[in-house]
Amino acid sequence: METSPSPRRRPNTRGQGELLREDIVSAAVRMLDELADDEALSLRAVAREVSIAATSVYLHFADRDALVLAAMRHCHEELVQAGDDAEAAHEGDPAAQLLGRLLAQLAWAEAHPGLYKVLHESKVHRRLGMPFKEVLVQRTTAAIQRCMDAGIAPDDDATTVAIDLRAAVNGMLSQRINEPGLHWPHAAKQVDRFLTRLVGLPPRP
Amino acid sequence: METSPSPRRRPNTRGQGELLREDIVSAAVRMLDELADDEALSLRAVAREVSIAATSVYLHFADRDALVLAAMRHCHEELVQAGDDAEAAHEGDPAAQLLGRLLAQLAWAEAHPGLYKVLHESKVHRRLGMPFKEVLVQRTTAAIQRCMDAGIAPDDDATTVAIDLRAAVNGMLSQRINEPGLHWPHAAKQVDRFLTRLVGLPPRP
DNA sequence: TGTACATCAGTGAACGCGCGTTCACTGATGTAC
DNA sequence: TGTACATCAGTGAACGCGCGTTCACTGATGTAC
Repeated sequence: METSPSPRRRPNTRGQGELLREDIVSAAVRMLDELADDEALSLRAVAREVSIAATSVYLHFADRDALVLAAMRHCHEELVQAGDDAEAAHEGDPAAQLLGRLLAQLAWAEAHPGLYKVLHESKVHRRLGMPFKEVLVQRTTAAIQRCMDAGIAPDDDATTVAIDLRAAVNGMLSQRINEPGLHWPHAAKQVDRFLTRLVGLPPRP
Repeated sequence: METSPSPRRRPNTRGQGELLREDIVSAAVRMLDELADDEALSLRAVAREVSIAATSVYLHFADRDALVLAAMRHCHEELVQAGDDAEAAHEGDPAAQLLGRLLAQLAWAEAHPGLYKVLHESKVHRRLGMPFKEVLVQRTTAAIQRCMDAGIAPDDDATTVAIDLRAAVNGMLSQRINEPGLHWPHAAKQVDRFLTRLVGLPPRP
């Protein structure tokens, strides 16, 4: 860590106080990605990163937990958006949409392994709850349901299939992130196997 | 936390110094299960739990990391043993052995969710490495290979199938542990689906 | 147009805490002569 | 049998650190009259 002299950021002009909030959240997000652990994020370190007094964080967040939650909400929105964009690119092809959604999430997770860990493996769930994450589950279930409705996947309980698929995909990401030293099979192919075997999509060429 | 007056344990008799080591490890294991996070385990808290001076931990461990590793090694051995015992109970039936091994690990994880997290999701891997964990992977792969050799599962690359299966099972455990609030499908049935769909075992009645 | 006042966007010092680790030590038990 | 000494199993005080949070404050900018 550099022990920079911290050149003190100058106050925002009147009415622009909310800009600091965004800077704090994005610093927190950046640091959480490096730390890969919500409990390791210190409010004082975030303040240092933004070059403000530690107390200034309290202008926008009630406490450390509120800051962590704001950061997680931000990440979740990014992750949902990435999936939605991928789906939009394959309008009318439910199988490609489901695959696209998964690959988008996979790419996001590989780009932000630390954030993925905090989002899925941290104790934020138990301490604070993250009900907004529900959306991600719903989107995946809906994508699977569309495959079934289109007759591309065998009819089944989409919710259960979604849970199984998410378990497998989360598990594969978790392993890659937590034990980066080992060598893992090609990610896209592994996702293909899961789609074929767990959802019942036809094998891709 | 109780702020007990800590009645100070009296020294072991001569030659029995190693007994303290075991007490320290088992206290660490207990606390790690509750904390579900290796970084949250403090050497001083462990000492308090065992009713010794903090400095006495250094009689047996070079530093905090060495203690954490010893605790993890202990857990891993328990987990392997649970799997081996389950297999031994189904000699001659490779499918039952594989299923038994998975269910044993599942039971262990549900009994010790915090330890499971530290073992699979903590940064101990990256900070210290846990090469001994290799054994667990090998055992699962071997169990799958036996199913293929016996013609119960379609011939395939056992290593890849093992990785997929482990991803799915780890993922399902991870979800249950990290988001205990949600309701998950029946665990044994979910394992059955994974065995049928990912390994290719015949569906069980 | 001038001025008192309110508001906004922050700051700085201080609090009490628990942490890992180092250091020199203590007191009981065994052992050599 | 007595005694000096070595060893074992631990202890207690102290170090410097970073943490979350509270408190009273400051200085610039706008606004009412």
